[in-house]
Amino acid sequence: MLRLTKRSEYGLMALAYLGSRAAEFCSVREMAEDMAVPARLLAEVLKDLARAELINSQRGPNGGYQFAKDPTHFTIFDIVEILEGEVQFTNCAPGLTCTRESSCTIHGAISKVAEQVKGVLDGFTLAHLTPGHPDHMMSAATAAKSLQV
Amino acid sequence: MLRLTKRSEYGLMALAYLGSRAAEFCSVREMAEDMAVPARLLAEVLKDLARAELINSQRGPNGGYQFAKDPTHFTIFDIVEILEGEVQFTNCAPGLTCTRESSCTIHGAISKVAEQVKGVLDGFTLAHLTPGHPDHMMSAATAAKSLQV
DNA sequence: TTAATTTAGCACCGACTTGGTGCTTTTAAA
DNA sequence: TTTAAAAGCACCAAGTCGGTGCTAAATTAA
Ligand code: SF4
Ligand code: SF4
Repeated sequence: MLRLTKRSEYGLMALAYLGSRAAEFCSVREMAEDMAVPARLLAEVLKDLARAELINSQRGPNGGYQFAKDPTHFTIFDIVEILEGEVQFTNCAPGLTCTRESSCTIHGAISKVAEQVKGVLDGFTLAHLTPGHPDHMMSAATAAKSLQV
Repeated sequence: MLRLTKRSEYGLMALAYLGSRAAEFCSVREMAEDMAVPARLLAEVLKDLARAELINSQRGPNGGYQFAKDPTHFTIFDIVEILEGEVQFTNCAPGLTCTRESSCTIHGAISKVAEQVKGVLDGFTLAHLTPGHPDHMMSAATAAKSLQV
């Protein structure tokens, strides 16, 4: 539980993939094959990322997707929001769903938690995911870039 | 998305409630009424917390639930794990579901994120949620208007 | 022009999860 | 014995998630 969706996972993988390929246009078919993920679903995800203008799309033969100018400063938080909708740790945030916010004794702490979780997601950028980039984090043992919370 | 479930939310609220009531046994009906949450569901949650021995249960008239000795050092992470099952930020953790962990370029960063998110949840204890406790975190909105019992 | 390749849009489905309820049994106090 | 309460367990409706089908539009190559 408290799991990232496949959409986010595939999206992050795709962005890392495109980042390491720099300028070229890559088709969904090519990417899906290399990444070993379902092509149709990856396509949906890439459409969303293109709509959000993180990547450029090009139709027709030799078309595909390409990194936009420099999206490496986008954070994991941004990607998750684009692909899963607004990140709401509880139902109290926009005051809509919860009717007992005024008397809730845990609201204070909970919103602190939510804030920090968002902080974590915002502390990682695409640069951290992109192989070849100086900030890339390879498997388990990597210099800990601690967050500031 | 990336939302806490109601089970966790109700569980945390219930624990905060019990914490501020110290020694007494409180029945589900009483708690549900004061907290304005569905009684039957709250009951299910409390059962789980009792099974995990964070709270004591007592059947029969004047029975109910009560804080166990001193669970204030339990963290939000613990509660969420009890009520939602193991917290898995992605599917790679126990090596079961994911078949491409070896070639995954984002695995390093993603597991760092997961680790830090868990760290956040582990950084808050029941003490932070319990009104009256010196470590309690009040929200601006709730300052004076805590539920009276 | 025509055909092929590729993204865009959008609806849809099956499986699982979540929030919530019903009902019966057990425990314990009055 | 009656009554208040938790324990256990099954069940349901609605939503989410992973994934697919299908058609249309754009671009390139012949
Ligand atoms: S944490 Fe409190 S204020 Fe927020 S949704 Fe839950 S009950 Fe409402
Ligand atoms: S992050 Fe990589 S290793 Fe982990 S589940 Fe996703 S693809 Fe597998």
